[in-house]
Amino acid sequence: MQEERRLAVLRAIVEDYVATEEPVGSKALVERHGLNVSPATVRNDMAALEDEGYLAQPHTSAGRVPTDKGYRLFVDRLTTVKPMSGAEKRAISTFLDGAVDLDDVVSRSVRLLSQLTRQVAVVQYPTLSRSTVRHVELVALAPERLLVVLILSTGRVEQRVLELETPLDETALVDLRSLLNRTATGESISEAIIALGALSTTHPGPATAVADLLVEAMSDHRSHERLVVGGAANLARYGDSFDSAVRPLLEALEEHVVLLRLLGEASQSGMVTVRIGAEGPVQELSSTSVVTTGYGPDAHALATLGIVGPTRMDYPGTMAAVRAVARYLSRILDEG
Amino acid sequence: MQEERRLAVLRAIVEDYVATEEPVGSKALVERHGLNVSPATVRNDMAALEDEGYLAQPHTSAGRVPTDKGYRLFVDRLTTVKPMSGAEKRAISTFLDGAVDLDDVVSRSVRLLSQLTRQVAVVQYPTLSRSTVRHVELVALAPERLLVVLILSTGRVEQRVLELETPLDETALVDLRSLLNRTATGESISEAIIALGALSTTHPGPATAVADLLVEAMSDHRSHERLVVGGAANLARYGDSFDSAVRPLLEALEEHVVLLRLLGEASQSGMVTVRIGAEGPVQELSSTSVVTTGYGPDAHALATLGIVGPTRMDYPGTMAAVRAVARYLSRILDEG
DNA sequence: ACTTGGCACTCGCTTCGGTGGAGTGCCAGA
DNA sequence: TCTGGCACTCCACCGAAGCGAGTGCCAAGT
Repeated sequence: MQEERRLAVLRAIVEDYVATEEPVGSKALVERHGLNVSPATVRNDMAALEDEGYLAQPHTSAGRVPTDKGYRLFVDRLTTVKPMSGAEKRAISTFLDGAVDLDDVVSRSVRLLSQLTRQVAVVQYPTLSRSTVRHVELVALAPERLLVVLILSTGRVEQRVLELETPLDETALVDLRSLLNRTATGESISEAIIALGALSTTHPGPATAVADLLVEAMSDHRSHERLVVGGAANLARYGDSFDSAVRPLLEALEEHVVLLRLLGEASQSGMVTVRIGAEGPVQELSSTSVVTTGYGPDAHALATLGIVGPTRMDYPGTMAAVRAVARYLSRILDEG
Repeated sequence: MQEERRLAVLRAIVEDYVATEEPVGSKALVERHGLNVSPATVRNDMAALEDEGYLAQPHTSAGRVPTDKGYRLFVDRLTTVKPMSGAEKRAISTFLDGAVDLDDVVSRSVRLLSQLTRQVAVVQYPTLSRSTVRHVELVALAPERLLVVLILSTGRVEQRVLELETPLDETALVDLRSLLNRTATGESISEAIIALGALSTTHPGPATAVADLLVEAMSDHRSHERLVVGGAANLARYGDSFDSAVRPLLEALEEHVVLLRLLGEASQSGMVTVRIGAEGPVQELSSTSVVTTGYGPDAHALATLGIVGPTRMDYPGTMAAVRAVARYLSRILDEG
């Protein structure tokens, strides 16, 4: 069937272009890939693919280059997920198993991912919303200054300092601590927010102040989710198209709000999402693609992780790496 | 005196080169600056300065460019520290006064500094060594799992989880907490390390385990000092000399160990240190300069902050900005 | 002892025309 | 529907030429 061969041609063009970074012509194509047809035939197919918007010519009489639409078709229909090699798998697990705490796990993941893909990696800290409250601790820094420490099941610790209007003696502190823990410990974040909010009517005074602070800390940090970025040195490989591509990307990498929008909602754990060029939400980044996936201890995604790179990238390899890292990361969080 | 004019010529060349990024010639020099001499005179001076190693020619019959040695002389003898304008001062203080906690203060400082200098900014978290132990808190996560929280006077909180060999009941926990606080609270980090170490002989069992963990946390995090980097987007302005300059810099920015070496020891608070080109400890960064200063609540520097940029930079402006930010930051830490 | 104007010279940067070659589109034949 | 052939297009590369900014040096002036 011709349709089938056309797709093969598209796939070959994408692969060659990604490898060589140069527009690919009909002759080189039939040589490098085992297409059993003549260059002329390929030319016809290429013309057709161009009409349909999958390819583009930089100039008349130059080779063809995939368009965003072409890449899209490629990842949707032409990509066979290639599993990581045994050696790679082993490398991943030994690299990640050495981690000592949550921060370490995340920072190792970022480094690993950026090295595997040779791309800029982004890992979001596990979201709070799915986690539960493990403990609330109060420490009197001074008679009227209270340190409030919130410990969550993911191992995250949030801390705030509260200025009290009236001093709190030791027994009152013990009572308050116990009240708060009875109210919040073991509850999910959202339940805890509700339960703590209710305290303001039943227990006026300092309890309300502390509860409000805890609520604020929980809701605040749900949106202010933390990210870690790594592998920016890989941007140096862009070489050409510099001010147009790298600068906005570097800016986006520092604006965590933008990055969060870029990562998008965590897709289901296990599914890898690819957003190509202008499909993304950030205009300036129309020549970059984003490959993400959700990860987390259970089937529901806790957070997102992924990479950002040029639209011209090795999608199969990148997708495999992203998926593999997410998988190992999930497993480690599960054990921890 | 000719000597005096020569320095004026050097200063003029540095200023022009920084502004234009192009080798500067004799004619343009006398025009732009009010030197009351002829181009020929300037040429003689330039030749002399070149003999002494302060200037260099990219090619025969091109303008002159300052060498590292030239910049050094410029910074040491020709820079008049220009104070920030009133508007700038106000901008700095309003920007930093909005901070809510230590993390926020640091991240705002980084952003501010990178915007003021249009350079990559690096801010080190206040070092632990000068801080004292404010409180040690123990939380039983499970009968045999203990969360150890260490609260320091700077507001930093370190947390570790300890697996116990034998379960610890509630009263033992209370005793242990009180013992540890009697031992460590109020002491400086180094004193606390000694005092806690002594516990292992007087109080065997769980107390020793916890004390060891605390000691480890303290010494560990003294070297593993945290850094925040910002303004990497400014690297996009490098334009030329890309792979040679930006790539190693991006790499260094992710290797916090390298960055710490780059910042060097905190100089005395108030003194701005400038390291030009190859004077720095990192070979790959021989075409970048580092401008740093110490900051901290008292006269002794607590930590270092600064910027990294091309040797061709506006030293007076950069130094003024670094100093101003350090100063405001110190004041804020003092109040907090 | 410096400074200055003049002058010849150097050399990088730009422009321009020419050429080679990869690649295309199309057509006629299998 | 595929293939070989052919004319055409146009980018990338090359070398020559001209321009111009800048230099070094020298002889004269202050």
